[in-house]
Amino acid sequence: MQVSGRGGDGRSFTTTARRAQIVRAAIETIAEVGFGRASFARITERAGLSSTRLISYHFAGKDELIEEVVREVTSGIGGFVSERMKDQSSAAEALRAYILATVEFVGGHRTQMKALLSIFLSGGLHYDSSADEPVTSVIERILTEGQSVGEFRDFDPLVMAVTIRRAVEGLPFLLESHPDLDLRSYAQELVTMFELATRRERGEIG
Amino acid sequence: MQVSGRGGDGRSFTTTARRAQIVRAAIETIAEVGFGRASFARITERAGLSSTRLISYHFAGKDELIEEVVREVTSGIGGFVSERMKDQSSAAEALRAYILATVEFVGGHRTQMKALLSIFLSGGLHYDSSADEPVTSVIERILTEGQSVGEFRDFDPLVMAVTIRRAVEGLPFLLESHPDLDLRSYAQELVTMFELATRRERGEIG
Amino acid sequence: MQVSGRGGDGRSFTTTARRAQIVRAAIETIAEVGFGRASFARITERAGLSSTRLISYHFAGKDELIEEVVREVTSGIGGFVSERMKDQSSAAEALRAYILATVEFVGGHRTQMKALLSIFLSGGLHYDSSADEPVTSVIERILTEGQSVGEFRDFDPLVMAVTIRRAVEGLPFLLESHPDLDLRSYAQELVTMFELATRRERGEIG
Amino acid sequence: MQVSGRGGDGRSFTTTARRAQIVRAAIETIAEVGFGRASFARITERAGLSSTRLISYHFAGKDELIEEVVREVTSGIGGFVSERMKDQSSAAEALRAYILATVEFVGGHRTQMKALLSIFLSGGLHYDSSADEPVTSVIERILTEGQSVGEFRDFDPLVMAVTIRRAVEGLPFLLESHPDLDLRSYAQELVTMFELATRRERGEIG
DNA sequence: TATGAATGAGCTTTCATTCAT
DNA sequence: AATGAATGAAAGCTCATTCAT
Repeated sequence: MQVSGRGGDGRSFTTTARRAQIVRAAIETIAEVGFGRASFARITERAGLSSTRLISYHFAGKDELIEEVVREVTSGIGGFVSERMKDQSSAAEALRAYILATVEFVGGHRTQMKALLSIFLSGGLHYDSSADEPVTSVIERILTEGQSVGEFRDFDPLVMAVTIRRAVEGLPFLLESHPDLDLRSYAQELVTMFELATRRERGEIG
Repeated sequence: MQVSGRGGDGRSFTTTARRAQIVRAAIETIAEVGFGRASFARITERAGLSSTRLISYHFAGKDELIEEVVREVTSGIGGFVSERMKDQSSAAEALRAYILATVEFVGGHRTQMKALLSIFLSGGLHYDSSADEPVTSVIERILTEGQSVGEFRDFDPLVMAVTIRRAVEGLPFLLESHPDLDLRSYAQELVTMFELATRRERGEIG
Repeated sequence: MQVSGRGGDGRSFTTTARRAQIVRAAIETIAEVGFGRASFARITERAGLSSTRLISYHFAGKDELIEEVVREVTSGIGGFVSERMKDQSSAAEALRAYILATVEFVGGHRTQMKALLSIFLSGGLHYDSSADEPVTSVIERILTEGQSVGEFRDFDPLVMAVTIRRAVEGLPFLLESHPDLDLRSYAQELVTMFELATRRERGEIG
Repeated sequence: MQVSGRGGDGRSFTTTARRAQIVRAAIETIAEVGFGRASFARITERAGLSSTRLISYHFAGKDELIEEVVREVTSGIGGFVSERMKDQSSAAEALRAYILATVEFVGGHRTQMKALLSIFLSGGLHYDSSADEPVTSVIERILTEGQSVGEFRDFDPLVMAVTIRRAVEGLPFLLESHPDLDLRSYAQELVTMFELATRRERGEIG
């Protein structure tokens, strides 16, 4: 029997904590200086580690670290948003919940979101879309369903989904140039905007 | 007296051509491998130059080269779009013209747009917003004007402008995952979407 | 009193087995990737150990591990060959037995021999000749004796011994480029070759 | 027109000289500490360069440097030996010339030969045999020809060729343990040895 | 106008080893 | 007997830039 405890992934608590610490420092560093300048040295410095060697010890390579960063952030937002979307009684309400939840999360996790965007847009992850598509797909599914039950007008779900996603995820950059932006009203603006853009028009034949 | 001629900026034609060649190669390189991996070496290789020395010779540093890239792309799109927007008789038509023109330009200059986005979102340019804001401001001005003359409903012009801009400029990445996307219908989708999102609602008091 | 048993060297059976396992993995690794690339990490991987720490635990350092590898291989071949050489009634027969036995052993232990050669020729062992000379000396002694009793012609025993040894030990590399080589006929070729090269010539005065 | 002169390979004289200097230092370093420990740092130190960067500048990578080292040494010995072998009137004389010439060259270029052997036996070169085989082939061809004209007895040319080659090329290591070895007599021993081993036996039917 | 040559700083990764259970 | 965690040093390589024509 082992002295130190293990989690379900076979990692010791110490290792898990260390990895989390490094991932956290990596996220902050990437958000601050950009993916391209986020070296092991800078991450080490921010995390207060003894040497970059510690990162190499806990992660197979830079790729694994970055993947972990992406996983951390996406799972965070994914869990939060999907929790808010369940139990919605209509597509319109689901869409509204999606927008409100995402803006809330993004607003509360600006650093994480900046890091995520920096990684994707720097080509830091071998963009296989496998990590990107699922999110868009969720919105697409709502939109398609809303159309089939007559809630939404006839539009291209892909285009609408991508537009919504962009509006919501670009928030960290907007906050950069407008730090005083009121998140609540920002979210409400988006909700209204996309309700108008998606709803079946009056007089339209469902 | 110099043998070779000079342009208005005091540069010889040879120098101007060389700079243009390098800028072009830089754009292609950034679009392909991302800003973070677009080193002088890779740009040199693509441009077929003898050594990276030539870049250092013609540009004060990497910053100047990147600024030139940004200037090149933004002036291109700016000229094209503003040409299409003048002589529009209403804010709604101006917005429509903006969207159609931008999508058309972006669709025809995917490489340039990808490069531009990669630069901005990698923090490659010391984001002073000075190069970013103007574009958004143009849209904002149209939106504000549309509101003041009663064409548009009451929304936050900044939020709307940013959303429009994102929808339109993210196109190169969407094309990456959906190469068969029909640009014409994509533009039309956006036009409809934002017409619905901006127009004064029936029964609303102007 | 200890629960686990001890061998004559004061090591427990478990330790002995572990050391043997590590030595085996080291031999295979060296043979495959060459001495220069045979790191603790690679040996660990091949042995299926939990970490490189286990090697450090069982061996004082890399040097001790390599010495053990050399000892393992040389004692193996030494025992096999000397067993075959005893009870030979003449120097010529002893030489013949040496060649046949060595080729047989080398052919059956290609991995071990490749590892051994890689170590020696990479300067992996602080070449004090102490491990090298004995083998050559055995051959030299046979040759000298053969000369003194008139079986062999007059040649330099050192040169002949070195040549024989090289012919026989380079076999693993030859097998690499000629995997179909027939070992029996290879050995016979060498036997004939060195019989002709060593025997007293007809008409020569003994 | 260029100011600095060029050789036929398109390299400037300065570059050619630098590359040669680095190759020379690499050879010496490898011979002294072994391929596995011959780092850029050590080569730099021996060559008296300002930094390891200079090696990276002149060679695409370590592989290219090593290839150059191998090329340098093999072309040296190849040219010397083939010069000595031409105009030999019989296979026996050609073989004799080969042995004498090779021993002479090896004896006079011990450092180079040690380096070469260390590289090959460390697996430093992706052993495609393409650099190895040609040399052996030359000997094989002589042997085969000697057999076909009845000079040599019936043996396996491959086995004989490999044995000869090993005897001759292992010399640097023998010199290590026996620095006083007389090269002339060493060469003569080999010549005699392989004459006896190859010649058609008296009474044998040609 | 262009170039060859050189360079210091920084990068990620691998090395054998050690500390503390 | 074994292990988890950590580590300093060194590795090869790439970066933008500079010196000197």
